Amino acid sequence: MILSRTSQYAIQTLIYIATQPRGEPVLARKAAERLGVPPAYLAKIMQVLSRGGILDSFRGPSGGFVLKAGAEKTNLMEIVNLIEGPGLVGTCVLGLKVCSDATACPMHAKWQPIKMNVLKLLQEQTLEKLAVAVASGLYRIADLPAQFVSGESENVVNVVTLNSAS
Amino acid sequence: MILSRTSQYAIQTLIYIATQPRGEPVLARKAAERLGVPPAYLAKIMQVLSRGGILDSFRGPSGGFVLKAGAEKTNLMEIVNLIEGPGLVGTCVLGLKVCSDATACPMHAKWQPIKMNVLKLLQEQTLEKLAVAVASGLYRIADLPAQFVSGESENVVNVVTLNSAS
DNA sequence: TCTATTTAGGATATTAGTATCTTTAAATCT
DNA sequence: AGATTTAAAGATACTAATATCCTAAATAGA
Repeated sequence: MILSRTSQYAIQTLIYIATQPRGEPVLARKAAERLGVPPAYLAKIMQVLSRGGILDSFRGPSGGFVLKAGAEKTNLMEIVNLIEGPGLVGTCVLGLKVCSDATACPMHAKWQPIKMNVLKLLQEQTLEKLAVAVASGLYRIADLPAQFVSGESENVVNVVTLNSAS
Repeated sequence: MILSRTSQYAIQTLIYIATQPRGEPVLARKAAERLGVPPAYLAKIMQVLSRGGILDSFRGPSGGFVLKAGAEKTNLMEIVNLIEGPGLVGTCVLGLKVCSDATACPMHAKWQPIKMNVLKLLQEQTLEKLAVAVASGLYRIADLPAQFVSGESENVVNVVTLNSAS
């Protein structure tokens, strides 16, 4: 609920792509299958990520999506801003149109530090870091682990690529 | 965005009612006017708060809504749970259906403490505390301060009631 | 050049959240 | 009893988020 479903899909997908070998475009269809999210919807989201400069896309056979050069350094805040616009950190907890240090809602003072922590966390988590965590096998980005997604048994995560990227 | 608009309206309204003298029922219409929120919608929300045991309601002339006995101790988490159901603290940031210490998304470990802080804050903020803060004049629960809402000049906040409640 | 594959883009459908309206029931006052 | 005031309840409308579908454009390979 803090992140929209669309943001969640976007983040999951980008982490997934970041765990895949560079130079081998990822198909929207494959990503959707791996993550268990609606394929047509994910395709739309990936379009946005391309237009937003995080992904590169290629059409036709052997096409698909790859991380744009340098995009491993993208942090989660940037992704959320691209998908949802600002607002996560910009708006008042209680919904006031104006709520600043000068004139505030009664939650303002205590909410501020929490908001800052959220911001900091989202900013320090990059695709690179998260992809390494997932590739280690200790964490997952989908409810089903890779082995149980049909047709994924061959596709083993390329940890080498990840390590060389950090 | 962390709280739904409905939750925000509910909280604003409850704080407003908590700043009003006990025993003088607050009209849905008046609360909506004071807070600048849609009257018909707010009426529905107040119905939920009544059914949820936070407000008492009375029909007919001199009717309206009052805080149920003891409801000044209600905290924001209880209100949000009533309006939105759990989920705020119950769900994974990245949207995984299962994400626990045992099997987690890559954000889990770092998100956990922030979630706890949010939970703690919402739990320690009671209507009573927030009403006192608002009654002090240092904080507001609506974009327009009370003096500028038409027909509100007579209705002065009853700070005595608040103090005796704490 | 033809066909197959894949993303791009636009149109449409579905669902949940937000909001309004109308009717009914309860209470008060005359 | 009748009129007025207020919340309760149900129906309906609007909007944004989520999701699907279809056609077009690009690319690769035969």
